[in-house]
Amino acid sequence: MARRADRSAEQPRAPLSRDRILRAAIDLADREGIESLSMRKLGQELGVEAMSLYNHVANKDEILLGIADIVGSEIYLPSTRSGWRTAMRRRAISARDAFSRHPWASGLMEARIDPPVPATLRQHNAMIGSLRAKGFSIGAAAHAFSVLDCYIYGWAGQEVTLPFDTPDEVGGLAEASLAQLPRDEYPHIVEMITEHILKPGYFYAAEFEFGLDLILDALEKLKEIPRAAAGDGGT
Amino acid sequence: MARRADRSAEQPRAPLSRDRILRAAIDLADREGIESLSMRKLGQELGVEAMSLYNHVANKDEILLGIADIVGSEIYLPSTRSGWRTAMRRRAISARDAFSRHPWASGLMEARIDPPVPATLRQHNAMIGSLRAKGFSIGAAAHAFSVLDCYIYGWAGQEVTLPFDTPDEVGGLAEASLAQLPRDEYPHIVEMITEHILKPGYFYAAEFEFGLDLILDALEKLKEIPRAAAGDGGT
DNA sequence: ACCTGAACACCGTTCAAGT
DNA sequence: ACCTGAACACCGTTCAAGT
Repeated sequence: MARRADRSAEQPRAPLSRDRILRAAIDLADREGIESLSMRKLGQELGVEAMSLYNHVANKDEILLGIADIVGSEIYLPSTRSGWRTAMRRRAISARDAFSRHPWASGLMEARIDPPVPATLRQHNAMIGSLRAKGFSIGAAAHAFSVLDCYIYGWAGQEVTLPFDTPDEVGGLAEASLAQLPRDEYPHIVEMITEHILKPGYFYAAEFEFGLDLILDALEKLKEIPRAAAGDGGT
Repeated sequence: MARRADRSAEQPRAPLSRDRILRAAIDLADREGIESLSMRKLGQELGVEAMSLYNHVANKDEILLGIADIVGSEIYLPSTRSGWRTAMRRRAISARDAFSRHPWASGLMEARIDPPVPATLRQHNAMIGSLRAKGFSIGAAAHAFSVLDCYIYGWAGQEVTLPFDTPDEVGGLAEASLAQLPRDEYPHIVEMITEHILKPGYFYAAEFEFGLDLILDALEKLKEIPRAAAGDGGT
């Protein structure tokens, strides 16, 4: 049906489908932010009235859950074939990357539990599986799981507010906020920006892996601690 | 003016003010969630039309910034009079408590930078000040700051989704999600719930302090590392 | 089977009008 | 100086009507 050259973006040929709706929703959220993702705008994006969407999707919530699941599925799933440390490290960096491509996704994934996001369940299951297979007690695995996910989601939350990709942009934002800051009220923030963040050797992106390795080092020791001492609930 | 006994909740006597509006907004957000905080409902809460609010506040954004700042001011401000570790620990636990009283606040505080929340600036300034005063290099202070805040905000983000106060409620939620879970698809999650979370000795609340102490232990060593090795940017 | 127009109950915000 | 009604441009969602 009409695979002509003059087909413009406003005239979608493919029939509407759940899948096309979710892809368009991700595009829209990436481009204009999650708060701009409305049923009406999404319909417009697909060359259709908002009400047509309800033929393929129960409601907006199903769309949010769907796009959270798609992004969640982009994250590396920890495997028992590698050591726990490399598995945890790869997953953490993969998650950081996914949330950096889709800054709205971390909020959606962590907030949603009533129907939980399937990708999140797979992630959690694989994490615990990897840790258990490599000798972590059940309590130590719970600790490791909790610390790592708080760190990863916490980072993703901060990064939403820092929308830059290159070191240059970090410097630009730092200079801008420095200019607005009441300098005598926050002397230590001023020092941090001028004496550290604006220095040539600083890379914001490296901060994530530094903290990650710091936590992984600490978990290394946790693994060797016997059940009770790791706070398993055995008194 | 009419300080009578029959004064009902629907008839506020005190004149409208920025302060009264912010207090009412916090109450409403605590009671019904931040997504229910609308200008119209807030006006209703104060016995006034929504449009009256604009006489005391520029727009809804100023309200969000205002209530984020009030909650942020409830958090213990790190002092240089105690050691860095106790200062960081007290602040972290105080922040956890504040975000647990006001689950909507962490999202507001971490998301807002265009006008930054003053309380957040004070917190960051005091954190860096405490670390610097106790011998952390500027780079080590940046690392410590980043890891701690990611962990704290990450925890707060997870806790939004887990609205319970007592160990009993944790168990209840765990049982409920276990019942809904496709058990053979997520065997390790099932094990975690049945063999750990539902066991008598488990306390969810203790998990936060465990991860916090694990990070603080790691930071202890970071302090002793010389400039370059701590990733300060000096090659 | 899929799409749509009109409608409903909500939003934030502006502005002229009231006191 | 403060409050309000009406209005505007938006939301998500339902439902009867169209093809």
